[in-house]
This record gives sequence, structure tokens and C-alpha cells, in this order.
Amino acid sequence: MHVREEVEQQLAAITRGAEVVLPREELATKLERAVRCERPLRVKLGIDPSAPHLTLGHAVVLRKLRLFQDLGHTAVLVVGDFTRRIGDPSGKSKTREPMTPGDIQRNMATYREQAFRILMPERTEVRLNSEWLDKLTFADVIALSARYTVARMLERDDFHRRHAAGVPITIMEFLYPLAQAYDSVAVKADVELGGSDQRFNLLIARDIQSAYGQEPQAIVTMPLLVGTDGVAAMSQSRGNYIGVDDPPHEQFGKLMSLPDEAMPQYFQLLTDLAAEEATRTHPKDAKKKLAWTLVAAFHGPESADGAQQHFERVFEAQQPPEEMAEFHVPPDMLEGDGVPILSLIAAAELAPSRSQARRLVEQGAVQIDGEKVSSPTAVIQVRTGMVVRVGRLRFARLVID
RNA sequence: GGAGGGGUACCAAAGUGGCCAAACGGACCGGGCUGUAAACCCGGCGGCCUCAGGCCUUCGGGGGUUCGAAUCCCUCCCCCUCCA
Repeated sequence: MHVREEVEQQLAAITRGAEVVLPREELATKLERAVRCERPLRVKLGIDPSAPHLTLGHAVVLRKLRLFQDLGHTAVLVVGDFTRRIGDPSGKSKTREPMTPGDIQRNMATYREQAFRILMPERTEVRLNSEWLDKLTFADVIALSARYTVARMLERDDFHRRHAAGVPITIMEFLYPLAQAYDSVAVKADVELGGSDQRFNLLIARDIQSAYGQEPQAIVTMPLLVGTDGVAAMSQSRGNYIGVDDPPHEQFGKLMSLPDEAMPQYFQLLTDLAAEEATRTHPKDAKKKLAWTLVAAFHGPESADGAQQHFERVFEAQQPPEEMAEFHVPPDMLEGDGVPILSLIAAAELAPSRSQARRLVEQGAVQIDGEKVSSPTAVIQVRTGMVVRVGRLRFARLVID
């Protein structure tokens, strides 16, 4: 009675925002057993150490994993260092380059720090899949591959399409999901989380676990978070991402420039607030609330306050930020007390080259103390404290030594 | 083993002897509009020059033909497809 209620509550919380929970009854059974026997479930999440940052896309799944922790379960973070060393072309149109152990090591260090902004370290196991995959012999691999059929592999949408279209699929690509499935065997996963694109792979693990005499894991997939462009799924390779460890005001700014339509999804998948928050007030205010909430989650409330103030000052009020880079004008650049504008912009690194500085001036993007500079040949009478502004975002305060 | 198709700027993709620093997109930057929204419109997008112009370095690497080559030839490297 008591147990059933508890299970229902957990199930409801787990289901919130999820794309699918499969099979629901099996998960219910597992949860019930966990509650009864006070044996936490082992909830697996695989992470690919391809890039040095976790994005809000990862955060969606990590938050769900955190929820499991809050419900008393154990998070098992499996870092795909082995698989990544080999490279993974699956599902991607372009082949991904294998990475060196050094790169992977570096990325992993930052991952851990970032992941623990969301997860509870004391209820998290971080495992590298090289730990067990390195030990498999070729015979082991062949045995593993005997547990799954080509026909079933080809059921995966992506494989199916490519096969039909005559686009090559390597055997390695078949092995990859098997390796991932084997991870589940190795860590004895009760549940695995993933993005909706991982659904097929997560399901393969169920069969492989059975084949190895384990109870199959339940799977929970989350919708893919749309990127800052509001169109494609967030990814680092697309550049439409917001990093978990981006500086506060950067996160805030990127979130504020999201298309309004993306807001409900962000509320739903990344906050505990209801998706209706997005439509209850003026979109701008709703978005500020979203931005504040997320920055606070990753950097703390003070940073969120700071980021919001920065945003309101620089973007809404169009004022220079309180803090900006100082540029010490080199004495040899002075002609009398004047400096040609292009030299100034390029030297202060407000533009990458003099040619680009020139174009910016011609396009009316350059201001000095709020006055537009429109001639590329202008010579500026510089003095300490003068503020050079290029575009909306780039500022430098001059210092004459 | 055989046949064929490619390697062009951040991505993608035209260009096949001079009109090419290289079309059209996308990304990005700037300007306009605004809620710094998004969308949209305009402009820019190798470097250097006080610039309606000029100079320098680019089209996988190297060499050559030519007054002139991303474009033709030789050679090397790398990718891809089909047949076996």
C-alpha cells in the first residue's frame, strides 16, 4: 500500500518530460523491489568524451539522472573512452576522428567537474568503459556479436536508410552499439537513460543483458533539446550550444536570445518550473526567469544576479559594462597624443585585423565615448578612461601610461 | 584485381585559360527593426595600403606549359563509388 504509492510517485516523476519509458511495467517492478528491499537501482548514463564541454543538452539527461539520485538510486556514469578511442561514425554523415588518450583525459577531467554541478558525487559511480572493453579478446567479441542479428541491426532507422540507399555501413558500426550494450552488462544497469536518438542502442542492451543472464534494463529517453538556433538539436559540432560551464553572463545572454518558441521546452526539460511559465508573462520576462534559473543552477544565485544585472545594463540600457578590458596604449603608437583609429582597434584586439577594423568603421560599428567614428583615417586624441566600443559587445577602456 | 568520381575559403558548393580574392547558400560579423528576442531587411566576410584605386598571399603537395592557370600537362598524397 505504502510501497505502491511510493512507486507511483517515483514513476510519475521519472516520466515527467521523458520521451519514452520502456517498458513501464518493468520499471515499476524494479522500483517496487528497490523500495521494498531498500536496494537502490543502478541507473546508467553513457557519455561520449568527444568535446571538452557538457551542454544544456547533456544537462537534460543529467537532471533526470539527478532525479533518480534524489529518489535514492545510484547513478552510474559510463564514459565512453574506449569507444571514443576507436571513433564512432554511427549515425553521423561524417566520420568522427578517433581521439588520442590525452585528449580524452583532458575532456574527462572537465566532464567530471561539470557533471557534479548537477549530480550528487556521493551517489555517483564514474566508470570508464575501457575498464572492461580493453579486456575483451577477439573471441569474446565474436561471441558477443553472435548474440544479435544483422536483421535486427538493420531495424535501426539510420542503418535501414543507409542500407536501402546503398550508403556503406561498416561492421564496426554494428559493433559499436554492441559495445555500448556490453557496458550495461558490465555495470549491471537496472535502468539506462539517454537522448531519444539513443533509443535503439539502449534497447539492444536489453537483449544483450538477457543473453548474459541479466535482467534487462528499463530505458528512459529524453527529448533532444533544441539548440540556440531554435532549429536543430543542440550540439557542440553545430555550435548552437550553451555550455554548462560557460561563464554566467554568456549563458544568460545566449538564453535571452533563444527564439520564444524554444522556451517551453527549456522550462520543461531544464527546470522544475512548469512549461506554462513561458507564456504566463511577457516573453522577455519569462526568458529572464529561465535564464536566471539556469545560471543559478550552474553557477549559484549570486552569479545569476550578476549576469542579469550585466544583461540589463549592457543590452537593455545600452550602457558599457562595469568591467571591461583595459588597453594600455603603447607609447610608440602615439603620434603626438593621437592614434589612428584602425591601429587602436587592431592593437586592442577589438578586431582581428586592420582590414576588418576598417570595415567595422565603415559600417558604423565603432564608437568612442558614445560618439560614432565614421572615418577609417580618423586619428583619435586618446586619454585615459576613454571607452572604445566595437559593435554591441566589444569594449575596451584606454589607459595612457 | 578492374572501372569510374572527387580534393576550392569556417562548412557546403559553383567555377574548367584572362571579366576570379573566386557564384549561390549556411555559419559568422556589422547596421536597421525589436523584447540585445526570433523571423525579416541591408551590408560585410584572405591580408596590407589615409582605399571610387593599388599591392601581396590563396583553390590537396611539388614541378611544368603559357604573356597569363583554381582552370592545361606531369608527378606525389588523400578520399569516395561501383564491379569482382
